[in-house]
Amino acid sequence: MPRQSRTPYAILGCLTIEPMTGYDIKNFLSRRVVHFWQESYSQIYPALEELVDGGLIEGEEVEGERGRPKTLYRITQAGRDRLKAWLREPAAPMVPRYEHSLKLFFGANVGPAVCLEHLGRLLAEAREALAAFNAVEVELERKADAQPRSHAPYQLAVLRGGIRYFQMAENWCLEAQEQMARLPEPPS
Amino acid sequence: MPRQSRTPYAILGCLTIEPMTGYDIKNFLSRRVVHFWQESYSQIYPALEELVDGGLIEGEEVEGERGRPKTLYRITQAGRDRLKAWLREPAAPMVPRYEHSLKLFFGANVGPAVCLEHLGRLLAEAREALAAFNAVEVELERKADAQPRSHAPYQLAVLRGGIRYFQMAENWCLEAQEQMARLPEPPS
DNA sequence: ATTGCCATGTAAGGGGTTACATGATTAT
DNA sequence: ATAATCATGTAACCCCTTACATGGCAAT
Repeated sequence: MPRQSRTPYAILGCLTIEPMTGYDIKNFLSRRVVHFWQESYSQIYPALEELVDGGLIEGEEVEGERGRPKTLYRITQAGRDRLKAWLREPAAPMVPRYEHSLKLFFGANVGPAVCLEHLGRLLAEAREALAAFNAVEVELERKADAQPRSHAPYQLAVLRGGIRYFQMAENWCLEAQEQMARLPEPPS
Repeated sequence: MPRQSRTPYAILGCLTIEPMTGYDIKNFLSRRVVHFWQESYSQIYPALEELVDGGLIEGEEVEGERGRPKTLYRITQAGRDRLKAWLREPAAPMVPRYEHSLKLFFGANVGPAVCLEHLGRLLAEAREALAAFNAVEVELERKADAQPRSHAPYQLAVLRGGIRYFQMAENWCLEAQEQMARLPEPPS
């Protein structure tokens, strides 16, 4: 039996924040949660249907801002209970698949110049992520102080993990670049 | 078209270090590379067959230490060329799926006590990993200094990334635990 | 005009996980 | 005896990604 999909739980979680459309859910994950979780429409929409069938969420047809109808989903009590049960379980260990690391690990085959390029790309990504996160942090800190029972302090903790992660990545990239720069090119 | 499997490249990479059996490859990945790459036997053995068919590796029947025969695979020139081409390509961005983070992010639904448990498990994992990595680092540093053209300096760079990662994780866990400890329990 | 955002999906198909299977040897 | 290591696989099946499809509205 393959591992259970966690898409439904990600959706249930989002809907404890506020009612959302499928589009909203994707957007929320992409904007706030990108660095640790992603879903695509082709997972979200079928999952929404199944959650409705299971009575864990309910869909309501509403008018969008531009007259077009859309389906707003909200979580039911049964959905909350199911989510809570899952949240209490230990997280499944994640199977790591860092392609960057794999390529660097075998970098002796292609030499330091290629590795420096990889590190340059990683560095740029880390800095980009940091710029985005730092803006959100201030906002979440305010909310977390004002409403300690809200989602804010939990979101803040995770966001800080992301910030730490990319700070670490930035430092490591710089250090690894220095180290690589001192290595000899292999004979072509 | 789904993403191409990277299992064959992971295997090719291993075989640039030395000839290995399928079992050796799994072992090498589990011992040295666990923190950033994993493969299972059900991926390795079929992939080995395909790589042989493609002329990228060659299998040789040899006597194991205990008389039982085993197949030792070695990479061919064509295999090296293919690997190098892949190593030069930019790494595919990885789709993050940190279940731990997802559970903490929605932690408001279950309260700080549950989150503290999650963080405790994460912390223990990080410390365990660090203990294992620190032992390897010293050994790799020696090798990297002695043989700058070997795999050692590249492996060391990646290993240090792993060490940094788990140090960061350790610090973040402690910080997050402090923060969580100050939060009110939700009404049950 | 054209780009971008809102909004919701379906189809195809490989990738990867879990479970199952086997069996000899060595160490405790 | 029993557990651990060596050694090699197969079967089933879900998960997830990629590609495709549609169309209105707003802004430049």
